[in-house]
Amino acid sequence: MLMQMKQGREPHFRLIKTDNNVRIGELKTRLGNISTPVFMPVGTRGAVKGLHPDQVKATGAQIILGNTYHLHLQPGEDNVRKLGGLHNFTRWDGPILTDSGGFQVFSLAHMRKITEEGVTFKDPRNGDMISLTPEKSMQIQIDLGSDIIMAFDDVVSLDASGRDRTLEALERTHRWLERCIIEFKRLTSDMDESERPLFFGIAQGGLDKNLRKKSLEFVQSCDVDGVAIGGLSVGETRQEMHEMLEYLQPLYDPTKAHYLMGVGDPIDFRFAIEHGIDMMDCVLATRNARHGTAWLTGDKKIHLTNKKYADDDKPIDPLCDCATCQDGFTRGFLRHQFKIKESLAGSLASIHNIRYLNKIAEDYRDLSS
RNA sequence: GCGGGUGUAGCUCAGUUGGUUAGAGCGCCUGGUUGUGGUUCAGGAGGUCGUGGGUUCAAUUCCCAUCACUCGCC
Repeated sequence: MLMQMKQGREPHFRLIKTDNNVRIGELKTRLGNISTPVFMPVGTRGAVKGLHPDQVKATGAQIILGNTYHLHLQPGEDNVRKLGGLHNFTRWDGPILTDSGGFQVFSLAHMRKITEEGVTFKDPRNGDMISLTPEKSMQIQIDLGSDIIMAFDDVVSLDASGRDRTLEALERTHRWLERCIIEFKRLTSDMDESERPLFFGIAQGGLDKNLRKKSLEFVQSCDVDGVAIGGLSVGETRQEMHEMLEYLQPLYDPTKAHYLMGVGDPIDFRFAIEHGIDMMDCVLATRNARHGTAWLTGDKKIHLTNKKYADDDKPIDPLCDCATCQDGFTRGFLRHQFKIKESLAGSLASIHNIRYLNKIAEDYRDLSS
């Protein structure tokens, strides 16, 4: 036991079965076990937009995301902690994974400056200079009460403008990972193994296969509970992303959870699961839903705002078992609510889209029985 | 009854000192969105410039009449 503690953590991921390259497993967190493959709805500011936690749970969701960047800026981790931590604050009693803020600094913050120490950027609300470092990100996520803490990484755009910074960002991400681990261990040193949150490292490398391999191997050699693939779905083509997932599939450490960050179009979701990915999150389900786009059996999509649905008395998807479809809300009603900008429309469509992805994940998990 | 004002896209209005395919916002139609800048982004359709005359090479613009709406006064 002592030896094991010295060498590294107890494995928190249990692989139950493999079917071709689909992995059916279980991730053990301090708030219960998560069956994988799993889709994780995004609740950036502490709530899946427009939904009561009971509604999120009813879609089959086992875990949701929160965000270090957003919650740090508003209302601040001290405020959250005073109100009992993220779970008590948000009334979501299942596991919560927090993103580290690395991606948000990359995608949202203007006027950012990246140095070896960390990142400084302006608070978009009031122009205050904010700084985020690997250590600071760990502290915030611990203060929030996250159950799965993500490493603070340096993300690079994969459109034409950003590809020449890939190597620099990768090496910095690795150095930051080591700092994250030291700080994470310091902050959790007094916690019992069953009480401590999990920690995931993030592999980068852009579209360079050698760098990707190197990064994955480095992250997997570190003391992490799971390995995440970052830096995809950030401007590259679908084919480029799929090629990379194909390439990475045999390289993962099978004893750890594999998390593909930010991917969740149904087609990509299936592709990733069939290439060894266990966990995914994506804003598409809820963002599309709020804008009136819903997924249908067969991975098709419909725009509920289209005129042709005005007198359509069918549910979004007649084959769907989500609460929205089962409770008889028609396309015609949803179109009307979208047209008058009633937020109920986005909520009902979000329930449907989240359920759509959860159902896909469930179908893969059923391969185990 | 007298006097003033306004009639331009479905709506609210710009504009043209007379000159190619008359604009905006909203609405409407269609599409985008992949570790969420919640009211988003992009594209598109849509107008006999109230109606009828006149002047002019040319009128949505100037003139006359007329209709509608509106304000004020007897």
